Amino acid sequence: MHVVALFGPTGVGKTAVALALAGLLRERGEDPVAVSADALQVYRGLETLTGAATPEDQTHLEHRLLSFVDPRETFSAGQFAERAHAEIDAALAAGRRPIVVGGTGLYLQAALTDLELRPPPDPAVRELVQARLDEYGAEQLHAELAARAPAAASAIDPRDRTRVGRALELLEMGERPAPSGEDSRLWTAELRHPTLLCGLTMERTALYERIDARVDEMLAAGAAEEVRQADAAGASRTARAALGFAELLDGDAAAMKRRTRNYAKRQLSWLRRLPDVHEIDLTSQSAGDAAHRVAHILAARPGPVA
RNA sequence: GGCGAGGUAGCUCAGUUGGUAGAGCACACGACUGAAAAUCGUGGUGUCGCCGGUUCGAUUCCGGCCCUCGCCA
Repeated sequence: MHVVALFGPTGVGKTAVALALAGLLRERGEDPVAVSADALQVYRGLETLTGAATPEDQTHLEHRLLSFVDPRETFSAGQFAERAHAEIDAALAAGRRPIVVGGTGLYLQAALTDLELRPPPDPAVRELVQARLDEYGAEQLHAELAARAPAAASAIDPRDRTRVGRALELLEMGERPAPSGEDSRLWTAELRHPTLLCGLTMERTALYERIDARVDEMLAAGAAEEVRQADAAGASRTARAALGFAELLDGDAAAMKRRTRNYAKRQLSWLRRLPDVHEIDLTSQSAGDAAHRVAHILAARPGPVA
């Protein structure tokens, strides 16, 4: 049985398509289950801010990997990969159709492939490297990286704080930094299961309008209060990375909209590089139409039963 | 009506001792291996408000006009 993956930018209406698709699949006697591939919807208590499937949505389609992390905890792609693999494998083993729904490119990739990630960070080492980044800046540390691991350094921009820090952290842990440059063909690596990959898109102007409207809806639904509570409870660095977290603490909804639009654009970049993706444009097509389209493609290639 | 400040990129502004201009943001495109809603890269021709004068050359100096804001009438 194929895994179905629905990938698209925030605001395009992924959940609506997933729900409609689930209805169609049930008519064919299937038992679908959604597996979220989203880096922020994993947090409990930020459901409104992150636009997670609502309890009402979930009565129509079971969603896995939502709201299962305490917002005071940090979370990572590596942890996600394990959970996602377990969920997808369990669904297939039970004869259910997994619908991977997501917006986080790296998490989608982690869910569908074996990333062979480098070892997780040692908290003490990370703290040390972080302090040195603050003191000397990324470019200085990149120079050090270049001296110690030229190949890794050449694949990283000297101003890229996050990657310079991570590479140095791996060195300090006695590990080889990932030579990320030559591995960009990772998507050609085998998927863990036969997968129908659908990319949901929308004409840019329409998408941006939807995003602006959606942020207003989130505010009306209490997103600012959610953020205040998470802030007071001591949200982790990774939870605070949610779009709108800092902005809503500042009462700056316009900034949240702007950053969300920027993010949607990056997601579309990620979507375009996915191999063998079936693009479905939702600009002038309903979620129901799109779901029919997905179901149709799926029927054309039933694939081996898991 | 008088005085003052200002009119430069979609927005906020900088600048040009006269040689046709540049930042941030927006926007576009891209990268992405345990922080990824993160982090980062590349991309800037715009009647420099309008008309005229001086000049080899004016966005820059001079004059007039228009518009905006503030204060005073």
